[in-house]
Amino acid sequence: MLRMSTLFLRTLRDDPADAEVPSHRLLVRGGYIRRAAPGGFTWLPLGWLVYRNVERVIREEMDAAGFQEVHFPALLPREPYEASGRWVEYGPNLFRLQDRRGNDFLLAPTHEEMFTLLVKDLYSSYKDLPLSIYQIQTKYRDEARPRAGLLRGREFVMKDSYSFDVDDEGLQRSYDRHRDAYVRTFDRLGLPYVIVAAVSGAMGGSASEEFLAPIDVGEDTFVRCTSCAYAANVEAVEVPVPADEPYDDAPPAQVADTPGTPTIQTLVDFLNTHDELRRPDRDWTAADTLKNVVLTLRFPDGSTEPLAVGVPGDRDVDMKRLEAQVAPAVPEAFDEAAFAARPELAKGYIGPGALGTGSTSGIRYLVDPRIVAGTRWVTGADTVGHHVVGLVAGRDFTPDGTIEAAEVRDGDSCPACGSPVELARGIEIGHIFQLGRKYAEALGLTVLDQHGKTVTVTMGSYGIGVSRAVAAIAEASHDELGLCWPREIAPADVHVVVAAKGGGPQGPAAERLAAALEAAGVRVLFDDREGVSVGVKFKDAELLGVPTIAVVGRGVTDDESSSTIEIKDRRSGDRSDIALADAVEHLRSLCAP
RNA sequence: CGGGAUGUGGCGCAGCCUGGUAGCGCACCUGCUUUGGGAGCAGGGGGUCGGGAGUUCGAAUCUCCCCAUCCCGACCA
Repeated sequence: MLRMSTLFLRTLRDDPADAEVPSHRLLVRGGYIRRAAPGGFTWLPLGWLVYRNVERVIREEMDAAGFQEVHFPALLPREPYEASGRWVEYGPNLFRLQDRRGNDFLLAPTHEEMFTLLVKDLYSSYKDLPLSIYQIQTKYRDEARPRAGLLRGREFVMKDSYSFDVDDEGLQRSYDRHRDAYVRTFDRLGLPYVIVAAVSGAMGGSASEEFLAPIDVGEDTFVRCTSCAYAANVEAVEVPVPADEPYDDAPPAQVADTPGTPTIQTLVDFLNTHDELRRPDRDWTAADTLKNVVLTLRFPDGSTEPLAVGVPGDRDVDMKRLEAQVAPAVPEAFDEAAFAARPELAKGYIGPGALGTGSTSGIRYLVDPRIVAGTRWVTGADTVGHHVVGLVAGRDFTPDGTIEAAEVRDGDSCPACGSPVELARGIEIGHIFQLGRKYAEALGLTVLDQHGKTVTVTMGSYGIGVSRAVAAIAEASHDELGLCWPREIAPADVHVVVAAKGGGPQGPAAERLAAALEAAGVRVLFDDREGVSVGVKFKDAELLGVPTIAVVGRGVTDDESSSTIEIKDRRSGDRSDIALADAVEHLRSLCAP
């Protein structure tokens, strides 16, 4: 039994100044966590109870699916990550350190390499597969900007699983089993989620889906179709490619004097206010223009390469989408010095003429997939103050390829069915993907198949953010008064509050009730504090968020048989009085329906 | 990485502009009163003001550097 009189807990009346998002605010105010380091938190008794409940649910579901738990060190030597290429690829987000002899170590951000090597160490036959193993482990990432409390820390706990199969069909089966296990896990955790198509990011790999809790403070943007089941992280959205357009009758492109039009808006205004440039049928819009963005790609080894991206002028380049496309390289702005070094690029007037591997600049030029052959554009003429009108893709210029980097907007067409999509934000709580043979190849994980032939194992990788899930649940389950934990992960089932002055019958009655509940298997948080006003107790109960609150107060008299207590459902706020004599059975049934 | 804001007892803040040796609310301790919605009165303990250097007779306050936290941004051709 948790007694408030002795519990290591201090609730705060005021919000901590550095906490923005509700989960961070309420977890600190409620005495669940304390900040201990930038991006690192201490779990206090109540928080640790919640954390362990989340961990328990995850572990139970992993075990039920037949996956086996192992545990690696978090401190690892450089060599395996060197072999996989990630010592370099992971870049500055990797915590690196040295031992006293100067050997390089790292604090693991994920454990693909170690799992791969462990299986290589022990297994060598197809008969040993399939295999899925997992761990629940503290991970370290030197985030540039830790934020939002538990949602993005530099030290966090992740459950990561890996599957090992001889062939693609096996991998698909392992992937599906994990997907099912994740559905059950998040259902039990009481977390709302959307499963979206995703890109696999720095880990490499192919088929990939994310579990996103649809909450506005989340860092991921995803789209979902308003009529079909399509849902995808914006990074993974593929725009529907229109059919080529005929252009035999298209007039030749013409260079026009467009002084003072370095931006799309100034260009469109100029075109619509000069008679010789006006369209006969309608006004020009930003969508008629082709915007060319030049940037620098910085590769993990430090080398750089310029890249030009062409998008319809009414859309911005979405850096998140671009980053996902060019990973592990990182896009950077093309700064003044870079422009100065390339006089062939007229800032504000860059057109396809100066771009492409075959052009004077030699800069690789990738365009939005909507820019198909036959589409006509107004775009830069590569001279300050000049644009080209009627430039036809496929006739006047041919890009080096396409890239998914244009922003996605509410109302864009669904790639699956064509209906409008809507944008929403979410917290990534799980990510499953088919790694394939990247790590097995790099680290030499092979087995002999039934013909005695050596085959490279194919892998899947599956993660759940355990500490983040605690915050995500807090985000999904709170109100203006405080937290409202789902019962499965709450620190207790019933919060018994004594609401009476000392010396009355309420104290002893509450003591007996709490003990009886405990004996019946109900987890009790007992507010037995004396000298604390009921107002404080009620506020604390609401802040702490135990699902059921039992108030032992004025309904209790010296005649226990006619005494009543008040039961309040934290989430709905519904209250009801029940006979004290029936309380244990009533509350027990609430907890184990 | 860039920009902005902030950094003063456990928490939230004032003081800084106009230098003179630190204050308020909450929390904490003692006593009395109070007890169905963050109680009242009285008395108390706790900080040298993120760190360093400098200016000055004197620095929380002015100057410089560093660190940290939070927010915003990272390209618009």
